[in-house]
Amino acid sequence: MISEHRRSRPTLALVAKEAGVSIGTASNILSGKTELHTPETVEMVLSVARRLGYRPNRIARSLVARQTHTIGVIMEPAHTVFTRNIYATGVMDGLVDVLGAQGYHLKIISLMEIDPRTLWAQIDDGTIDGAVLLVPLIGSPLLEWHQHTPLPCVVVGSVFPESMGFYCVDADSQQGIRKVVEWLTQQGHREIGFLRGPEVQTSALQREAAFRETLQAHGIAVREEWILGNSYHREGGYEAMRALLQLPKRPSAVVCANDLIALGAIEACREQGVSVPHEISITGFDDIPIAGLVDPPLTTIRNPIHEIGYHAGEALLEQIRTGEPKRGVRLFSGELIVRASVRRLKTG
Amino acid sequence: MISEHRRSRPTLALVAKEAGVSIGTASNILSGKTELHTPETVEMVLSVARRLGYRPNRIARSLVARQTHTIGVIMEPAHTVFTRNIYATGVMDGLVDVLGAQGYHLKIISLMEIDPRTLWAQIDDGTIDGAVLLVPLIGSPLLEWHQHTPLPCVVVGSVFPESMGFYCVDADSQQGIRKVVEWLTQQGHREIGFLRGPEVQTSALQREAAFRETLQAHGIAVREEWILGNSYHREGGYEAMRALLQLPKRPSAVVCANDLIALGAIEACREQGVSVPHEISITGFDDIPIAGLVDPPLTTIRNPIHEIGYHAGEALLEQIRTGEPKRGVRLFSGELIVRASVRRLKTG
DNA sequence: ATGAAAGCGCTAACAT
DNA sequence: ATGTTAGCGCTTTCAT
Repeated sequence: MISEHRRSRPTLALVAKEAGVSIGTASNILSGKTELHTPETVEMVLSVARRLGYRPNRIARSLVARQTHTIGVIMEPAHTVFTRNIYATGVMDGLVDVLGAQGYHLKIISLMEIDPRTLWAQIDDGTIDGAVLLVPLIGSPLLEWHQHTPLPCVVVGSVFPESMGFYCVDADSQQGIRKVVEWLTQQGHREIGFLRGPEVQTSALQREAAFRETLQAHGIAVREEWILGNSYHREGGYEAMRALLQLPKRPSAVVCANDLIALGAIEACREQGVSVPHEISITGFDDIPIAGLVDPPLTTIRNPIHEIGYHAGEALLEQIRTGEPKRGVRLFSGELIVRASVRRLKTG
Repeated sequence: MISEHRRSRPTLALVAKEAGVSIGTASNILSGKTELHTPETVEMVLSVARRLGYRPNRIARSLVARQTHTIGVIMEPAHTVFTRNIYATGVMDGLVDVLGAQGYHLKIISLMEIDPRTLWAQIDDGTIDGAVLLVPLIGSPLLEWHQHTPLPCVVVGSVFPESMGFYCVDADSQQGIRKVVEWLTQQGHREIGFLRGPEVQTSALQREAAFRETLQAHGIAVREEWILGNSYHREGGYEAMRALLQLPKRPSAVVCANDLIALGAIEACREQGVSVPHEISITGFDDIPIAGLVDPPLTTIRNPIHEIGYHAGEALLEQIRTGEPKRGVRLFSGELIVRASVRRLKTG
């Protein structure tokens, strides 16, 4: 016997030998090209493979095929935490749904530190066929993607100018904020403040811009001192609201760039003895699971996050299949969820 | 020129050629074994690699090294949904933290349908060095792991008898339930019901068993009609509580197998006009983010989920490194979080 | 219908 | 110190 049976998994060569056929024949049959061979050979090879518990080595297959059937999900250091990132988990769900159905797997590439020297070697190392950039931040080295790797990619949760060459999928911040603001005006509010998200997130910038535009479109003056905050977290909302409440003149309603901010804002109000929505109305954005359960339940925008992830996955697969890069923006509109955190003002 | 410059990524051979050294030399230098060569050669190779934008192909490397630096996270079909699975996301966070720091990546293997014929080929295909079985269910084909693959693995979120050969990491259900029940008895409760989780989850079984044991240990009779339910979801808790409230004689307190059940139970009470905790006390388990925000805030057990994931990752890496399979059980105890959903009964 | 052989990009053992 | 070579397990021509 020339090669000793090692304790390792059976290889194609072993199966071929045991079945008394060549490696090429075994390969064909085991990868489904059974029509090339006689039924007897097919049956023979298949049964030997079964008996030996043969499982094809995808690594070897990938080396020659130059594709891995794996998609990378790239997260910036700040986003690493799934637990606190409902957006990320929702998108992941959508991705798993499409990609899983198509035989693709997900690889989580969570950048611990973003060192431009090793970054691209980490990402484009031959182990993924494409990537989803999960909420890349403004100024991130990830945005130099196309200069460093030809790998197909899709941006989710951030929206960049088309000139950067990405295909971006996200919730429609502008439309969402417009819906919220218009609802407030319909409820008689004309003194409206805004609690911002972090300036490194495109969505935060877009939400603020949409807020300003909508006010102006309705002939309402934007009061700069009522626009504050710079975080998507609860603590940020809390701090911003505290600052707002110090002001000599308060708005009658406050639009928050997301639900967590709104939660923090409500907390600040409670602490200061300011009743929501009696003395001040508050709105959120995202409709996270808690939104309907807090006191008062939050009026907010519900975004189709799962659908966003699903569509991003489809778009990525399309690029991988066709080899054609795709660019542009695809926005998904959300739905206004009216709850009790906004009070109807008596007009006149 | 013999081989044409293809538009593909530079390979080691190209770098070697351009640098005027052999492929072996280039390999050594680019994988850090610089001490084997003269500083000039090293510098030469490194600079060529940089100029060409060379990135090593991990697939090729993995083929020869037989290791991929990737860990599979295996989820049963039912668990696929991250959004609804706070446990899973928490564990993932812990895993990402350890594994990322050690240069390992995570591959999500979300079993769409669990077909025993293709299952092992899907999992043990050479693309992962080990696996985390995320809350495998009782009766799952995954439990035949050791008969089908030699891959190191760790079970998280379920606890199986040691005879099955797994290393299991989870929250200590028994201790947690005991703490809750003892807290209730300290508050004067002696008529206590239990809302169960699904019977396919080991944790659900263990929580129920712990409930029964603790009651008995305190000389309290277990009333079977007060033990009902079979789901970890809110709807399950709602239904079970509705059924419980129909009973002619109600307990003064109800222990729920997790927080979602408790939330559903509170909802059912509210609907039936039964005040919590005034007429009936309710406890949860897990301390999910909403737990402290609902009305009334939930008395519950907070488990160190992140730590569980972290430890599971460490244990897996250890097995991969040493090659020694590990078995046994590692339980992490939770902390009783006292909030307002339990009322102190007047004794006597 | 089947077999032989080249090679995917890399590492490691062995020569020189 | 550097070069040469034999694989890793598979797919894919190209002969036969």
